[in-house]
Amino acid sequence: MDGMTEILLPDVDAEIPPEGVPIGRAAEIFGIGVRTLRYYEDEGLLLDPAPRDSGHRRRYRRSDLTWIAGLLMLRQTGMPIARIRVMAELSRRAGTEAERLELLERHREHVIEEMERTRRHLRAIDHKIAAYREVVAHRGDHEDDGAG
Amino acid sequence: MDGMTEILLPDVDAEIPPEGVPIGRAAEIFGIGVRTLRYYEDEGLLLDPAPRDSGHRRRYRRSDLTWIAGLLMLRQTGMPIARIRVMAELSRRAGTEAERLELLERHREHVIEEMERTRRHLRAIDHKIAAYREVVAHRGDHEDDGAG
DNA sequence: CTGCGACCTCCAGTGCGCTGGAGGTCAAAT
DNA sequence: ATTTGACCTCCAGCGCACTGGAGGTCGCAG
Repeated sequence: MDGMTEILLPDVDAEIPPEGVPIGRAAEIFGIGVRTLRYYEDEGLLLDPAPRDSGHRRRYRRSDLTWIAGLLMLRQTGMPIARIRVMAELSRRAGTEAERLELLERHREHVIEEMERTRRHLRAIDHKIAAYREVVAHRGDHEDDGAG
Repeated sequence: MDGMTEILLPDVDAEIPPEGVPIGRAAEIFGIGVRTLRYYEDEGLLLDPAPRDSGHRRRYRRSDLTWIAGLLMLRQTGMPIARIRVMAELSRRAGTEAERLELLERHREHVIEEMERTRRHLRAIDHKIAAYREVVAHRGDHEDDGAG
């Protein structure tokens, strides 16, 4: 949601040793803050608290990162924390696949609706831009209405 | 941003008498709360405070509603209040068309980027859904990874 | 002429998603 | 041996966009 975040695990894959990466590196991979990662853990969005090394520092292994990539995808398509927590809770128990599926399908519908609305708005914005380009090119022909 | 809001002025057009509509009707037209409308006014997002009738109740005329439709479009595509305020301030002064245009163009780029990211995420979500449908259909074949 | 509902102002509170600061541990680098 | 920097926990604070409540006015219906 900040414009710079992209989720690409395959690319980064090789750089993840089997003993895992520290939180700073994980944050860097996802383009988010370390505090956000800890926050997600506190909020129960991970399947389990991230595993720790000798001096209880977090070490994220590939499976942890994969899960986080998934939750960020939900997050960045607008799913609220609370619902992601529900997803995590379901994912801890076997036999909840149908519920998880339904949650995802609902979310999918929501995202599509949002995207369609955005597309419509974008077209209107394009019209406004075109109108302004007119005005700016040979200035002072007509007045346009509506915000913008 | 609540899923139910749609902006359609043309449709509703006929029902707006020249003396304007009260805030409740305006809120209904846009599918937002009356408080939100007052809030936008307080925050300086309108060109001017909405004109009042005899007993200083707000009466929104067509031009007021058109502006609000525009600002809601910006809002619903994620433009923050502060930037919409800037747009409103510019729109009060003539000769600021170039700045308004630039603001809109920047916003357009931002919206497009967001939409492209969403589209990518959506595709991933679709894959997840497909995987879950498999599992749910003939249950217990394989485990999928990633949140969801 | 009394009630009712929609409206008014002013100011405080809420929900969400982080984000910051204090105070401390640990492992490697000088 | 000390310093540095990334990490830790705990708890408080922040920014944004509303949202709610108190206390009051207005105009019409009964």
